[in-house]
Amino acid sequence: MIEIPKTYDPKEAEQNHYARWEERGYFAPEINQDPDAPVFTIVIPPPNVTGSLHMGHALQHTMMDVLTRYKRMAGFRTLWLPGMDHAGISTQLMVTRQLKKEGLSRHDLGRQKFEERVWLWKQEYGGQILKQIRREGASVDWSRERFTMDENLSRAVREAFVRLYDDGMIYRGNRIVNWCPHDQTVLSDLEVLREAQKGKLYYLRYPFKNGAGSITVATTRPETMLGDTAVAVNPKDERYSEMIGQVLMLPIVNREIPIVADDFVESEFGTGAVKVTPAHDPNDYEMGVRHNLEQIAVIDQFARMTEAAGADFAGLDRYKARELVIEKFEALGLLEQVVDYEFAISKCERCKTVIEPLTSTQWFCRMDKLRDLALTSLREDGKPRFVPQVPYEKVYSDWLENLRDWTISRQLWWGHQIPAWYTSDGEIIVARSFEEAKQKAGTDQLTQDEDVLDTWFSSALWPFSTLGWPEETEDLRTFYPTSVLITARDIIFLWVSRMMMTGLKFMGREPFADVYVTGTVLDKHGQRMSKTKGNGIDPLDVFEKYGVDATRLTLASVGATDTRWSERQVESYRNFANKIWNAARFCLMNSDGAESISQPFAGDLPLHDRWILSRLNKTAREVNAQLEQYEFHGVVQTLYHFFWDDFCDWYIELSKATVTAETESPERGIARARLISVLEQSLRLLHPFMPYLTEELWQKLPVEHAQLLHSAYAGAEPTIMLAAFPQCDNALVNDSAESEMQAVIDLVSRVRNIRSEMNIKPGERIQLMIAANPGLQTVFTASADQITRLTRASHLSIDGNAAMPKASARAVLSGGAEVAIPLEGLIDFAQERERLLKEKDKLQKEGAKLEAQLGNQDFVERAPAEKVEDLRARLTDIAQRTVALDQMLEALS
RNA sequence: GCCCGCUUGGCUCAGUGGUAGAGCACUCGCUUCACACGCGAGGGGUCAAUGGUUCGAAUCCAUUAGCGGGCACCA
Repeated sequence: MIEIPKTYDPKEAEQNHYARWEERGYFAPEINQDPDAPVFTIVIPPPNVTGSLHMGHALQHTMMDVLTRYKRMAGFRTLWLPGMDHAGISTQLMVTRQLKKEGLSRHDLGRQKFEERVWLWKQEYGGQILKQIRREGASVDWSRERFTMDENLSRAVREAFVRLYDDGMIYRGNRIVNWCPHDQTVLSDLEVLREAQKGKLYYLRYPFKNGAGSITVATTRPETMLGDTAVAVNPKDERYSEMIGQVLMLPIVNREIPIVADDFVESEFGTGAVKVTPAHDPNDYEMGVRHNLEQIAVIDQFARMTEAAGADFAGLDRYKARELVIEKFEALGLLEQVVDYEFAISKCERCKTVIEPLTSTQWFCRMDKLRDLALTSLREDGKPRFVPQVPYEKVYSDWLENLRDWTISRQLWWGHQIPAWYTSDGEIIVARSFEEAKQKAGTDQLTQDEDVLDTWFSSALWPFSTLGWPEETEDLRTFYPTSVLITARDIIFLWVSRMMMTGLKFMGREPFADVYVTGTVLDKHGQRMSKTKGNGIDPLDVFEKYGVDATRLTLASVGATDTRWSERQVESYRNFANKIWNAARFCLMNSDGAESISQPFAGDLPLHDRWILSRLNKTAREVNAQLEQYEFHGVVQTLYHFFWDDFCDWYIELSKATVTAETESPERGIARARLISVLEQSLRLLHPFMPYLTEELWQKLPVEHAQLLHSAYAGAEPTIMLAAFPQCDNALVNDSAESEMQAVIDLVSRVRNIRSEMNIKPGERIQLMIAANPGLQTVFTASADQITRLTRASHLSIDGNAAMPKASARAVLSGGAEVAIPLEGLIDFAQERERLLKEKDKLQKEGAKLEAQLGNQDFVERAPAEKVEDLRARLTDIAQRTVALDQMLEALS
């Protein structure tokens, strides 16, 4: 007899296993000895080196680990590759802040020293999240851990850059870009947030040069007028058609600017005339290009006015300049009106500073051809397959269709420095290394571009750079393309689409077959969790309070829909873990004699054994199917109900008498072995979700552990991680056993119901009389001992006729059986009549519904015959039960 | 502005054409030799509204309302 504590303590199991799993190499694909094993690969979405674990990570990691553990147990050569992203801006900010405390700026250190400093920071403070990933139980292969700034990955970045440049897909150019005045770098469109902002719309008058009146423009940013080089109107706007081509005198600066016609202008908005500032507005920039307008930069990289803005403005902050411009317009009598106005403003995703659109020379990636690769792959090969398909496939393809060039340079020091050099006469040399650049240029008088690449440029290569690309490594051949990408929806554009494009471009194949987009864990009010709101729940706290396994079940059942966080939910899964623990406790307490039974289910089996085997195998079938379809929520439900309802509530109870028999016997040993075998298989099914608990218990079971391993892991030190994932054995699926068992369950439930309704004390033994048709008689007779035990009967009779005593509580079962519990002296006839009438009423309502449906000619003719038959059978059953109830009622009167 | 999703018992959520489900909460009864993080028995929903398709709709279609999200160059 094996004794374990009454309550499951997750902490002990959590401490016991992870280090051992890792040390023994169970996470690495090399553990698989089968050369023909199918391959399953996931690359982790690399968390930022500055990051720490939040609920979103825990959610994704749980799902990735579930799939990885499942596939590993199913015999796949499995790789889940971990790593981190160098997170250019965040990390640089972090280190800059640290330097500031020492009274230093990065410029004090210089670029090289600064970079060294960042690496030191990474060593000391970075990668907290890696420890936390271990805590989650994630079975990632640490031997293949990668970092986007690793030399190999940096080489991949340079290679990709050079190839794209050579193909004309990367270029350097002067264009309008999003500039963050705080972070002092350019940003891509995706790193900019659009926020609604309450502000004002200013109506400004621009007089004609010839003094004949003025034209009024409306703007939210009056300070940019200092850089205006035109006013635009819609060519079809009759109000202005005669003014096109005329010249205005720009107030304050006294510059002559033309009125141009452009389709971009919406006649209905404002006055229908737009001031054009090509240097500071993306649309104006486009118009400027169309009309060959001068770009006058009046705002600098610190969001201050430049010399070009004029002596009164130079050096002023952009908002101060706005006030001054308005003052001057007012003084000139040119401010027509100011109205309240709500509009969208761009902010830096990271520091929330208002973005300043500036023209600047940057590196860009042309997206047209890459986009076509991705769209063709989706349309012709259906890759990637989005789960759920709606809405993500459309979101993804719509975005691709409207894709604009990607600004890839950043004015940072932390990141992959752009592999471009300039000769003294300004020629651009793009090369994989300085050596190669010198060769190409024929001189060593070269200066490398100061800028680094967008962090997402290296992330875009992640599925193959981590496997060794551009080298044709064994890993790359084996593990690319990966099987599935699990991610949150907010990086479908930033990351997923870009991986698709680079994967197709460089590898000629999609980087992943499927993309599973998880739901979001919201706070209890339905709000997104965020640091600024302070409404986040720390997964580590939840692990601490309820255990990792319970948390994982909670997160897995979130699936693909947004779900409000509910601690109650975790609590219920904690209870489930405890239930498993105690079921195992019972099995272990009654395990003597079981270990010698090698084939517990050989030979003829009693009903409850045939039943549980059928249930177990159907569950295995269901679980496998649901995992293949990423139906995480469904799998959790399937496992929960199989284990709790079928195994605990019924199988253990049905086995109890035999299993707990005081004297040793072959029957007892076999029953014990059967119980343990079902438990053991259940633990294997549960393992991907609850790795710690299942390993802890599995190791304790008196079974031949080594024989339970999947053949691909033969010879490994036994662990449930490498045990074969149960598959459905169709020979053990047994529908008649299930329906027979169901009859027993219904019988027991009805008797318990009567006991409860008639207020029969739990300890009180009853007499139980059953009248049934021959088929059910056989079933009940075979299970008589169990029925007696579960209904707490002292005496049980089963026969074919219904000579029941009048003073009894009675019930009619479906399928042709009646029960009676004689209650001489205890029964209140009126009350019993009431009870039976209620029952009859229920049956009649159901019967009426069926009759109505069957009375509908259209239904009978058009519905499938099977369905019609089914309804008829149910109606017949109801009719028979009604007759039986009538007889009982008659007997009572 | 455009696109999309959600609306199911008190709460959090499953279910996607054929008899409305779970967990928690609630009511009643239980120290029944695995488990009170438990056991047994119950109550509770016209599946947002309206219209349509269908023999049959919570499920498909349309419209409306409320909530949420994404995209967007009306200055």
